[in-house]
Amino acid sequence: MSNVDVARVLVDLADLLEIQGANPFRVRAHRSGARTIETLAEPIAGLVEDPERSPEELSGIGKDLSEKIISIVLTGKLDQLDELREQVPAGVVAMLRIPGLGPKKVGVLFKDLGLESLDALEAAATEGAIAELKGFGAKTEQMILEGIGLARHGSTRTWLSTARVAVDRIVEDLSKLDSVTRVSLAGSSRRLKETVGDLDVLATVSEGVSSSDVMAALAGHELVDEVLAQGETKQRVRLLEREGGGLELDLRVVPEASYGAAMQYFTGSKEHNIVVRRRAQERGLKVNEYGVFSETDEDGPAVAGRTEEDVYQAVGLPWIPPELREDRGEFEMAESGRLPELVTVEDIRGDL
DNA sequence: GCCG
DNA sequence: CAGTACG
DNA sequence: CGGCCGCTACTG
Repeated sequence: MSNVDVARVLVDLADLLEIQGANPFRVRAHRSGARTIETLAEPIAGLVEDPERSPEELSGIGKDLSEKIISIVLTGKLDQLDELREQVPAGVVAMLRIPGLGPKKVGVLFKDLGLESLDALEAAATEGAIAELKGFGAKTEQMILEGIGLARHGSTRTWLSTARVAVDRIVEDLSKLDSVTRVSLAGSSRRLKETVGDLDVLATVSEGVSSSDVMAALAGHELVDEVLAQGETKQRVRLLEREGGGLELDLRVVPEASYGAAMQYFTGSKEHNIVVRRRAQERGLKVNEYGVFSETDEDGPAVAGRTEEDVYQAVGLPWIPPELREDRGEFEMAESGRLPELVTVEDIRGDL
């Protein structure tokens, strides 16, 4: 059992617990434990077999998860997972991959309508049976029909090189608008992950300028297929099929003064952001995508947020390069002033 | 679920 | 408002 | 025991 295998069991368990309506924090604890195992620098099996040690020494893994991990390593399985699998069919778990369907709704579809597969779900949606459920409507039903292909397809990540072709054009075109002051790439594409799940673009407008111009421009962009959601500050669109297979793009529009905070937030990763926000709490501060605020004077002016350096400084850190923002040790490195110097394009002298 |  | 989504 | 990221944003 490799670390990845053990992590996989915990993730599967988390999915099933979630559909069953378990405490969200309990679900998160399993996911977090899985992540810890997956990113561990040594084989978890060694830790289990060494009588002097135990998975419990890992932060975020307590007595319960430790016992589960030991069982997985020693027997290759987990009884609790097998039991849950009998109660919740695989098809129901697959429904979670449909955008817009979360554990609560999937639970209702399974328990109230008895749907156990994507095929059954599609049939029910086609007949209009979904729209009659409470909490569901015609729009949800439509969403399901459109997303069911994605769920059947499985993973939908796109190579960064493919995604960049489309997003670079969009960034460039939006930059030309008079109403925006800057347009930047954020999210996993800014962190230079090899593949991206979607694209994130941040635009800033001058104080008091409406976001509607930028959003209208994106909606009408030649690479955009349809607008999936749109509000005052956020818009989600689907790109045309040929540009990386129906990639989705999130546009976020914030005032200029929030640029740094918004970039920090929108660049992620999620795990990294949670640590940043927790550090803020420890210092009597609150961080959100609009700035860093004093906890005691929430309505007061932001203490930081114009630049990313601002934000990191407010939580006692130097600026951390996007490529490292994964909560995989960068905080310890930053804290001790030992952030590595990253390789840049200029370092490359040739190509074999 | 884990942590303080 | 609850659910879902975003990093 | 209580708290666990966000004065998140958008939809129905």
